[in-house]
Amino acid sequence: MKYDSHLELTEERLTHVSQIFKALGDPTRIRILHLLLDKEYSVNEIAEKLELHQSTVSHQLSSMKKIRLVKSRREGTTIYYSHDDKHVIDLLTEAINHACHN
Amino acid sequence: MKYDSHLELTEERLTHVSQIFKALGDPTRIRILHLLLDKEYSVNEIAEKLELHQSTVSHQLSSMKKIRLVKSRREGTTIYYSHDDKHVIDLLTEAINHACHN
DNA sequence: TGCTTATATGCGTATATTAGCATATATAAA
DNA sequence: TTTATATATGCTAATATACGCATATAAGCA
Repeated sequence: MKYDSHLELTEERLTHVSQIFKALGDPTRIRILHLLLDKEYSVNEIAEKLELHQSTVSHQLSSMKKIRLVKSRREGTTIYYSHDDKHVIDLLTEAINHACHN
Repeated sequence: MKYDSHLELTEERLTHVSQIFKALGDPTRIRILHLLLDKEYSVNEIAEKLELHQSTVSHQLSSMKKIRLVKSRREGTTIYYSHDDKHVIDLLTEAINHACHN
């Protein structure tokens, strides 16, 4: 895929792009998204796997859902989260990949 | 280029990746990096082009230099900055590109 | 040396962020 | 309806961040 090198950086695009990067700029959210690479997990599963408090996970999922980085699905009392923005996942995996080959 | 999908997210990598994204998660820094896509600029040139205070630009350049997103070159009293991490530039242009095709 | 220009930086302030506690809400089951 | 489980959320404290003012530093030149 080719990119236009110099697309205009409008106010709207700037806001959007910085919002995405800001969301990715936190270790807890990165760990959550990284876990969700494979498959969906419930809030409690995420909390257990990553050794985080339930409320912390819920807060972060909520903030990521607000900007559509993740989506949720209810099954009884359990809510399963999965990622919802393939492009953001690509940015994340590329960054991790790069960090791994340093 | 192919990516390993599930490289281990060590503490060190996590710190590094979140640091990069955090740096990209600010509109002012994005504008500066975006300006630097083309070519190097002095601190004052950046401040003028982006209508920012000199100290603001200097602070942000300093923070980005600390994590090697930009580098500087002195010419007399003038200091020219340019980007110093092609991969980060790629992440940024991809994100902007994506925002442009929304 | 003294003056000018360019950049860096210490400090204070306003604001944002993160996380955790306590509690609210929602669903299911008894 | 009561109870249990899963998740969400209001509030707060601790911390981090961004910015701008004032000033320091650095280089060049008269």
